[in-house]
Amino acid sequence: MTSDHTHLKDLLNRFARLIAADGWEGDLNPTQRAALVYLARANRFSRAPSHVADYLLATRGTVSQTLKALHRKGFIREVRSEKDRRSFSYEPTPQGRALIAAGDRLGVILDQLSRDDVTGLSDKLSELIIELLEQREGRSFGVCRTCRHHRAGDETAFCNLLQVELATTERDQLCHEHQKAEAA
Amino acid sequence: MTSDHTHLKDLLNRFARLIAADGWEGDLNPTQRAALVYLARANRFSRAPSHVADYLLATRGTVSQTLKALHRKGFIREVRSEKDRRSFSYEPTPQGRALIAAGDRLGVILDQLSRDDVTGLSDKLSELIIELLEQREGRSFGVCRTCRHHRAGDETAFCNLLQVELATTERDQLCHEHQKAEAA
DNA sequence: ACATAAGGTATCGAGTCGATACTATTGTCA
DNA sequence: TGACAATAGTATCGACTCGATACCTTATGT
Repeated sequence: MTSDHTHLKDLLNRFARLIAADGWEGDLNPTQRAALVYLARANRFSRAPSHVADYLLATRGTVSQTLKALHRKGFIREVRSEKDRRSFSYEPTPQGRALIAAGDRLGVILDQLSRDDVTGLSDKLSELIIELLEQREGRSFGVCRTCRHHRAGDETAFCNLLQVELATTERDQLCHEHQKAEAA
Repeated sequence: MTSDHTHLKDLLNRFARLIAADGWEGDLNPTQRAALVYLARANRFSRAPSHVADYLLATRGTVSQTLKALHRKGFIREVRSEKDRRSFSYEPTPQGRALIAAGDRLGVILDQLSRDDVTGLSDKLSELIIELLEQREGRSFGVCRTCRHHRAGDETAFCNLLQVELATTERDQLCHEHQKAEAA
């Protein structure tokens, strides 16, 4: 017996299918749901179609279609960018947020896990994701709190890269410029 | 701070996307790949279209199409059942097995994990999957080795449910009749 | 000022998805 | 045995994803 990778691989693949199957809840498909969930978690610098594409590891073309579908269904709304007139940004409508909150099977189950299980699982999953992303040169999309460009005070938060002040709630949103801070 | 579910949920969803994106390697799409991988892991009682459907949590209709595509591309071959003439079974061809072995990004990465990480991750993922499956009344599809119908000797293996002798290699294949054994 | 890069969209063909309606075989039970 | 339900699989539909390609528009760099 060399190692139990086979079993873990079985689990990993089945789990991915399970998540995908759950994505059909409501009036959405898994991709639309993933995009909507992402938009609800991303900060104001990271809600353009190309950012969604980077996050979902899909092409801009596909994402463009997906966002149009979500828009047509009334789950997101479009905000044109002032600075760059090629670009714009999407954000979930109240209906969109309600839809996410509704069919959250995963959240219910995660509640049953112990705190240690949650952190353990998070840490190992993190490693896996980082490795996988490196292979395809994908972006990490972490929260500001763990980013090397983040400068945090007691009441203030500042992004050194974009040179902007951040609201404290923004520290826990996903950013497309995220780069993991060096170990402290 | 109530709990870090948000972070774990972010990771879980991103991970699912990563796996899906990896599924486009070669001449396959993620569903075809998942079906092919399953067929390579399933025992001789579990390779019919309806079993694949149960495993992938898809309808028989969809799976029917998927298997036809795999067959057309030469990655699986069809074996009619003797007993039940409505039914038949698919198994990967050498080309099919080669394709699976080729683009195995996940396997490479899993090699870098420590033994403890592998077992820890497996255990927690197992729990999650079991919970998710219970919610939708899905089948567990484990290996005979961990099944309550399994009776193992030194050189022999026997399935109490199907009343058949099993080759020892079959003890580590996935079965659609799998039911987790009670804690020893 | 002009080339080139970058952000988005339109369209194509292959394929998935659930839903529905269908055929063929097998199982049940009166 | 014969009626009839249950089961295994297929065909087809419309909405959608997917990568690929071609395209338009707006920034950016020299």
